Amino acid sequence: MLLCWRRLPDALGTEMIMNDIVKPRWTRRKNARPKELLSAALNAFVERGFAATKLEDVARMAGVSKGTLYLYYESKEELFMAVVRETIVPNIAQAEKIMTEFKGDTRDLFKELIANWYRQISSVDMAGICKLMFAEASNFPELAQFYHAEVIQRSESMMTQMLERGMKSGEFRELDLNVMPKIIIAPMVMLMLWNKSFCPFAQQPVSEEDYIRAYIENTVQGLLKV
Amino acid sequence: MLLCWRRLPDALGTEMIMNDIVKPRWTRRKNARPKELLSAALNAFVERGFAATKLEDVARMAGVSKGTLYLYYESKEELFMAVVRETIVPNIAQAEKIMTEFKGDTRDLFKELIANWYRQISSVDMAGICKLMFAEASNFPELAQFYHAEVIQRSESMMTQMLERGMKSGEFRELDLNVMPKIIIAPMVMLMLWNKSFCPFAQQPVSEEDYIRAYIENTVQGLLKV
Amino acid sequence: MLLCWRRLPDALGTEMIMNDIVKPRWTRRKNARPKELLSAALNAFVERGFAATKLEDVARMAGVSKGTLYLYYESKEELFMAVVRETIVPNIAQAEKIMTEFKGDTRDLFKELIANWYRQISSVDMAGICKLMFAEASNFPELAQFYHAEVIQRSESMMTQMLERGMKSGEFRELDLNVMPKIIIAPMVMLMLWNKSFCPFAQQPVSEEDYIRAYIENTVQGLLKV
Amino acid sequence: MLLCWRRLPDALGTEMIMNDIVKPRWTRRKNARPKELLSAALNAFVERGFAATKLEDVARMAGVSKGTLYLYYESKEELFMAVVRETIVPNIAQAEKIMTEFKGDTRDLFKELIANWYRQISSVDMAGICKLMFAEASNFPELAQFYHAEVIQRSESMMTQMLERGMKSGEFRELDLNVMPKIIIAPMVMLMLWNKSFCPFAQQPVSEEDYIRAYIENTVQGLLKV
DNA sequence: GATGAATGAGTATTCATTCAT
DNA sequence: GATGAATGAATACTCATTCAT
Repeated sequence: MLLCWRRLPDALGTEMIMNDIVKPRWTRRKNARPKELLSAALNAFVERGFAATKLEDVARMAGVSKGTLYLYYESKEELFMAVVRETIVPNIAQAEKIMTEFKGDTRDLFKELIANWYRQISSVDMAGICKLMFAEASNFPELAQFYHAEVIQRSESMMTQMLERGMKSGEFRELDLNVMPKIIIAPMVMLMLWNKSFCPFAQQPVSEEDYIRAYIENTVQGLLKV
Repeated sequence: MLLCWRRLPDALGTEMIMNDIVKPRWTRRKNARPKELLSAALNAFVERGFAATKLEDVARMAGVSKGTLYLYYESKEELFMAVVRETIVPNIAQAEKIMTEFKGDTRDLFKELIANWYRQISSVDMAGICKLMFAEASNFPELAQFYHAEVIQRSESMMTQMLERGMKSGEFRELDLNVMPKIIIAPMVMLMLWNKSFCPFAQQPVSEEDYIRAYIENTVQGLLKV
Repeated sequence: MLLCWRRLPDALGTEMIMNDIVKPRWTRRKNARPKELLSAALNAFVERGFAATKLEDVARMAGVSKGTLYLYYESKEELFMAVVRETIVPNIAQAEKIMTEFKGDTRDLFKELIANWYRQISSVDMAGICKLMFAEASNFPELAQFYHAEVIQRSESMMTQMLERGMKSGEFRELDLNVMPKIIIAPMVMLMLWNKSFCPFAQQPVSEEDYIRAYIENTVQGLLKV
Repeated sequence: MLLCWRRLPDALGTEMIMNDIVKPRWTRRKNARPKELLSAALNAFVERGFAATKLEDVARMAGVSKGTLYLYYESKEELFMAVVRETIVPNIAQAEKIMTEFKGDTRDLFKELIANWYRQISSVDMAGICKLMFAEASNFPELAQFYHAEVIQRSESMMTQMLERGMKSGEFRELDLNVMPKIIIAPMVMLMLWNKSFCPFAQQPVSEEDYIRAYIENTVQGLLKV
């Protein structure tokens, strides 16, 4: 004896019966969920900052309910940390590989590194994470430590290697390796921050391509032995 | 028999009597207090961000009670805006003066501008404001607009003038003036942000003097006509 | 093509078709399961109280999933009520039988009743139920009513009969039958509560046997005609 | 220049102008508050148990807002602990004094102790605390420890002394001092619990006076040397 | 003016309950 | 039948803001 209260999707292609009541209120997505949540959370955190972000909004953006967030992350802090940790780590490694394997002029290596970085930035939202970490470093010391070690330091040491290579080969002049990596990366970091902060308030948009081209040109000339 | 709700400032003798919608957007009472309040607030906001800052802490840091803050600023937002507006505005003008009055090589003008800027940064906490604005731009669009117009744009246009001067005089090579000002300033902005964010997490501190020296050297070489 | 919402048990062959308000108040499916569920629930409720008990924990303790609980009980309240109702009811009847059938001195009847009770307490967790009901009486008035009628009142009336028997036979002195049953049972109830509450916090454990022996001795002497 | 928005109470006796708007929305009661809050909380906790009590209800019962509770107690747990700790401690000491200073028959001492206890119970809500602790002991082990040491143990050791006194003087028979104190107190504890639990569900109310009289009579006869 | 006790709207978090699998 | 992912109402707690003192 059966009591029918809703139509089941059947084996036939006639599944579209009742266009709006058919789709279930939710579906099970145990594997896909974390990625969706992290993505929504990243956007929210980047847009508003940690404290100003409401988990309810994150949930809505991810298309789930508040409670679902807590099935995957124990707290707002956990979620935030996951956002930072999961988004960035893999991306540095690839650049390091280029660094060690590159053959040719160092100035070309530099161009390659920047080009690669730019590609990476665009694929995942490293710019967002970057802005976030600058803003929240003092509120999440542990995370700042992690980010500093895993991203900043590794990026800088890559730049250091690149500069050393150029000095050794005689392409580059004598450089202060304590500060030059930071100085050289700065315009790229600023580009990321800019896009996440003041970009909407500028009258005329900045062409990223022009920016990077000019940046490379100027930096390279600055580094070369005269 | 009467409870005074708020006394309007009537510096002009023209008392503005408005029976119910009295709230003037910007009211301040005294002169000594606000400076302490703004200073405490700036520190707190820079350290934690807008949303994570508790007014109680600001009050304690300023050595007053919570209620007192409200005698001077109508809300947390007002306070935040006051912090930003009052701290920075005066400082750009001076640099603009140097720009227009300088005689000599443009490369020396550049050095002078940076040196002057560095002095300014140190005197008031421009670095703090800067970090704050990058973090909160999207939460305070109005303020971001203001900051963009009053600080970023003026700084950049100064740089633009400087670069134009150098190009005109034949010192500098052909430069893309849409992007070069941003690129050139970037390392200085990063220095400010760095000091307010990751500085505590770096093993070895960066010497600001070395940083600036190397920055100027590299940038100038990058700009010069070869 | 049809989704079955709930199959009604039709042990009688008479399928009760009710189109929308199908929910029968008390539904249970199987026989083995509920005992494990009730046992787990009892332990959890006794340990933590009703409100502080999480159904997830009950489920885990019973070795089933959260959802399974709902196949057997409609709600946490239902489960709680089932725990109370199913655990105790059978146990009083037996004592009543002893009461009516006993031959010999009333003091010996008393000893027998207590001994029997003690055995019963130990076999099922009557002590737990007892603690639970004292704690939750005001949150579950209906259940408290039930417990009062089915357990307390029946226990007391048994004691009343016992005392009357003793008075009638001349063994016991004149006793106030409104209060003496409560007074006499009190130490046994306290023993149960003690074991479920403060027992773990006592330095030296109390010997139940000594306790009961002394209790019987003292009570009997208190009751006897001098 | 003044902007009036509400009438101030003036120095005259004409304060009753505007019967309902005049009274302030709240008044400052820094010293009285804790007592009011504890009292409201005690009632709520006793009525419903810890977990089922909503702080909002406690606040309403105390005539304050939710937030006010947190000005005085850091959390629900803190509040609960304060309720237990502050209500009971003082009351045992007085009984101990009676114990040591009493002259006369031990049976009279016993009556005096019980009478005194009964008075104490009634003045503060020791019965409520007692019920609460039996229910929540396992959820608040620390507090249970405290209660056990400060109330239960002290009460029992008082009874032990009393019994020893009676045995030494030859009034009482040989008694097992490990268990008799618990047994003797049981009916009084049960009386407290009863009043807080099943009392409302009994058809005929129990006269506390009759209960205590019968209890004393029966207990004394049970203790005496025959 | 100043104070800080009191407020209550706003949020993070929990958990009984539902329902897709 | 079972499962446990998903839900969302319910609640502890916070903190900007008000206002009696």
